[in-house]
Amino acid sequence: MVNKVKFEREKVVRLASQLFWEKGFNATSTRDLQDAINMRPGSIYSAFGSKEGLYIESLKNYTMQIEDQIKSCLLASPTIIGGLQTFVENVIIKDKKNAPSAICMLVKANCEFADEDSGLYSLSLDLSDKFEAYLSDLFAQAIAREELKGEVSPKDYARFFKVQFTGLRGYFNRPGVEELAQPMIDQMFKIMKTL
Amino acid sequence: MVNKVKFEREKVVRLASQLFWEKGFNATSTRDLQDAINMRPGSIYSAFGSKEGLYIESLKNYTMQIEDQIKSCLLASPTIIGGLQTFVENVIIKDKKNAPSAICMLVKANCEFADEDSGLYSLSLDLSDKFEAYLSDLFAQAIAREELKGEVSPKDYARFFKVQFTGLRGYFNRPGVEELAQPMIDQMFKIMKTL
DNA sequence: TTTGATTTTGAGCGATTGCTCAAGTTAAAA
DNA sequence: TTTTAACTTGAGCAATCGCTCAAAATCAAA
Repeated sequence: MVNKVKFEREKVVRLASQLFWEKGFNATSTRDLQDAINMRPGSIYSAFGSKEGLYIESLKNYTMQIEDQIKSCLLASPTIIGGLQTFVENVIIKDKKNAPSAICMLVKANCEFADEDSGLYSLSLDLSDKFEAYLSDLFAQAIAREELKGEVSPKDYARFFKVQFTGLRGYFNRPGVEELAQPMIDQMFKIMKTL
Repeated sequence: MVNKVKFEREKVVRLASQLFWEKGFNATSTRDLQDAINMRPGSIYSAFGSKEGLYIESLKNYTMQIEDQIKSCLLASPTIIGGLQTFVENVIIKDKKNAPSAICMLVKANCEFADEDSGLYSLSLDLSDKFEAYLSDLFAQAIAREELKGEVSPKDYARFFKVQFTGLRGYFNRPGVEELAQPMIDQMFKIMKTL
């Protein structure tokens, strides 16, 4: 090798991810991306192949970041369910002012790519499935630790969690309802424990 | 007046609404619209002013259609809550194969228009507020009829309904989980009655 | 230093975008 | 009829899109 790439791939992907998350795929132009990640077209296309290639890597990176965020909440909490509640509170309340959007980037992707034959649509389903499977594992552990009754399967808990979490994030994607977030999150977890 | 417009405005708006709902605002080109509504640019722009103008009318029309759909479910049901459940079942289960998207067009709009200064973003909030107010009225009636306990306010019920409904529609925007819809809707209404 | 494979740069291409407007068509009023 | 204001048409404009590629810059190895 006689020369190295100068940009830091991980950093660039995170910056692109922020922009794609905020504006969506279609509304983000390659010029917007050039400015955000400080790279010229030639470099972008040699590194990522296409705008779609960069988006794919951005969405995967986003999903990874979410799971990392959950993991760190779990480490800081004595219980699985407590860790998950902290995670939900962080996303919906604490991070709201800094995040590019209140709505999950995976949900935005699933909204935006209507064509079921589109690769980006399938990608959003794949990543969503993996996230659901990860949640299932967590709920299986929570049941094993007797934090939850075992009458409902881990998969059912995971589905319930996703529906609530997605619904809540959608609801709070607007100004002026901030004070409702905590009671509605409390309600969500209270209900979950009665399932 | 020496001549009349030849197209039927309501029919055209419904057709445009279908396309916008499916593909979103940005991914729908004016050429796509021309084909879908069978009008040429000059006519479209003289009738609606801009692509955005047609979208605004389409989104308002969509919201009106939803409320009409609820009203007809209420007429066919002896109870408010029963009518609402039929409505949810119709949207999530029965209409799914014909609808342009499983996800509410209002939610899609709220996802797509990230810029808080955008008129389309405000419009999606306004229409969403009006829908929530309409739901509040229905829940107030349901409480008055003693279908629900009055310990929770109509507004709280409306918020709960919106979060659940949005979350469920997002979850079922994918193939292969159809058989989960009915039990999850049953669960939603069962929980609502215990609030 | 020189070499030369690799990476970066940015002008600019062809395609598509939202939209305009002059010309053609229509039909109620005169 | 003829007139004429309203409506429809579609070629095509300016702007922007995703992307290419020849030239310049870079730096480890020789």
